[in-house]
Amino acid sequence: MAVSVREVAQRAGVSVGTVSNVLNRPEQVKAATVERVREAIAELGYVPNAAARQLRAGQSTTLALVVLDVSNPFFTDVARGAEARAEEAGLTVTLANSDESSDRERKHLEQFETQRVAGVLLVPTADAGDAVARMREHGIPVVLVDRGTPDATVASVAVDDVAGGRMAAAHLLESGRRRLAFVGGPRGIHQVADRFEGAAQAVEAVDGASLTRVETDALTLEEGMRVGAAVLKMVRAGEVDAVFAANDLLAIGVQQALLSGADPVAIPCDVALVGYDDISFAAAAVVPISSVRQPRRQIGSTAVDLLLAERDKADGAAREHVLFQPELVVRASTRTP
Amino acid sequence: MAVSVREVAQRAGVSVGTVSNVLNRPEQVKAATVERVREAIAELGYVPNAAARQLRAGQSTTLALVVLDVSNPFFTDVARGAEARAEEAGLTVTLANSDESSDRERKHLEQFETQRVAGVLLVPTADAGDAVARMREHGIPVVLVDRGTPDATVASVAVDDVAGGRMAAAHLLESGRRRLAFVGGPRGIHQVADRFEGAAQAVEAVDGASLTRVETDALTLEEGMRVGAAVLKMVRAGEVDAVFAANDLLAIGVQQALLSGADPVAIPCDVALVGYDDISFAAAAVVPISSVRQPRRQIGSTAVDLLLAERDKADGAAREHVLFQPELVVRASTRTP
DNA sequence: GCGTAACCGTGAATCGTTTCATCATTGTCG
DNA sequence: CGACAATGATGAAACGATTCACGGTTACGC
Repeated sequence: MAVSVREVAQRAGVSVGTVSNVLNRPEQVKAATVERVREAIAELGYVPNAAARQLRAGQSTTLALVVLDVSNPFFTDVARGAEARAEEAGLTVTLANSDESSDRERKHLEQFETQRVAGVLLVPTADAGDAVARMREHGIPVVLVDRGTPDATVASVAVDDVAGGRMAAAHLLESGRRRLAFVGGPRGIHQVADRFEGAAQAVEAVDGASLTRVETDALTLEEGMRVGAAVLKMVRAGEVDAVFAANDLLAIGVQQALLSGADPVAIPCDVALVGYDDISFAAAAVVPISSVRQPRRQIGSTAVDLLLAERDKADGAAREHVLFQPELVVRASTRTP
Repeated sequence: MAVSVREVAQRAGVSVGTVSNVLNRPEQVKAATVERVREAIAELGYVPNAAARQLRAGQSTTLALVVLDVSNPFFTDVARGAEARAEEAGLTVTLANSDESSDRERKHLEQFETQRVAGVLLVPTADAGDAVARMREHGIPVVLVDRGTPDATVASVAVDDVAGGRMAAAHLLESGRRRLAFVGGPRGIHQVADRFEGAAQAVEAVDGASLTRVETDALTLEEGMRVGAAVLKMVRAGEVDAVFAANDLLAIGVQQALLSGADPVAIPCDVALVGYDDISFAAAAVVPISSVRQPRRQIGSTAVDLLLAERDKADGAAREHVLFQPELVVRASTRTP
């Protein structure tokens, strides 16, 4: 069934070693021989067996990227950045989805460990510590993505979410808003916690400004629409004049809830709205949503860079921590009327 | 560095064969021995080497799913359905993205072939024929997804896109519209062609109804917004009173273009709008968009089922072709005022 | 014509796991 | 007590590619 080097060698009248050489260092083989072997390969439809190759090599040329949610455009963009950079280095990226469950995350990591992947790019769930330590012990390089740790033993690339939160809130405060609401959750997710923290800092610095917290169960469009109803009431009651959502999916959901009722409130007149991530849907919303932009593809490509650096690093050596600064993109949803 | 069965065997004072038996058929090994081996495994932190295992087994327990666009929620949902079903069968799914390029598609397929994957679920690009034939020749089962072929040699699971297109257009016609526009492209994509075909059939059946075609370069939000400007002019000019978009991303983009100008037209009063796929963003749009729903997860799970069936099928045996019927979900964007 | 170096090819060993024929041990029964 | 099963454990072969020390040719200069 399967064609192996042996058959190719026989057909071309050379040894298996030579076939391997043709495949891997053709410059060391006489042109005529290369030709003959190539022909045999084509005639037999030979396809190298990656498992055998990898067994010999000791590790694969695959990188794993584990994200919290494949449906979130933010992560697919990070993945694209990683893929592009990995391809340049001759590596392949496989994408896995933890769905924010540390259980699924652990399963994927174990799976990847058996595959002896060249490294793991991990957007960690709340309690990924043990799993990461284990990887490291077994000699698999790990880079944490979208999570800045002060931990010197693991490299990381992230965006300063506290700064991002501060930025978003400050922007709302500067345009005269005082009664802010933060929409996001669950609290366990550090991105959410950091963005809230930043917003809180900005609010504290301004006299008479307040920050109400509206909790969600997930960072999805649906959750945004659900809590949007509550936000709508608060706006009507005059308790809130600006909303900062922990990500764009939530922001879009909240906007729908605010606009789609029989008697909608006006954005930005009655209430301003800021999101986070700057996914393409944000710019395309009815009232285009101001958002905090993260260099998504760059996050992915940098993560791969760190991973490559990791490979030739002594065990005790300090790890690099790259922290990108986010950028506020102002759109109609916060433009002062 | 790497711990192998050999070391585990030595530590536990048994042979390598026994370690393997503990791993794969523990019921054939005395309880006390199992215990001892398990301890050794834990102490040494042994992790089986998937490459070696696979080399021996001859093929992997991984399924490949190649989609046209990972960022499209439709495909991520199909993927989830496939993953769930595959997990039940003890298989893993890896996701790859062709970005509608048959070149990237080919590369991925070659890659998967070297990996000797257990099978490939393929959402094919326009000219995937050769690549598929090649896979089949090499004994790798293939199931085409989202593409109904009359081809008896390849199994497929798809949704009746012609019926879906007919359904969408008929719905618009029934609610009194006569000047329809079809937004979609490029023509090469068969889903687009089929949906248009269905719409054309419905329009032909009604006296005085017309169908204008508005071409796009891709099925994305951005393209929708771009051509939306043209659609807006046509609506203003009274040339169009209903739009059928080839997918929801386009529909959402078109809606933004129609609503966000200084002097927006009214949906559904001035123009009705139908999309395709029923992604969650469709229901969450400002004016919730009517859409043709496909059983996404079921498509994925059925594809896996067909693949499993494929494995124990004679080469000449006929392949199954599952064709799901889509379902129209009516929302505000087409409700008669 | 000979020595040498450069160039090509060879083939056996190796990677880690599974499988399977075979051996060893224990227990059972007549 | 001996024959026979049943049960556990063994160890060598095999999977397919790569590597590397080594052997055979060729070409060249003297």
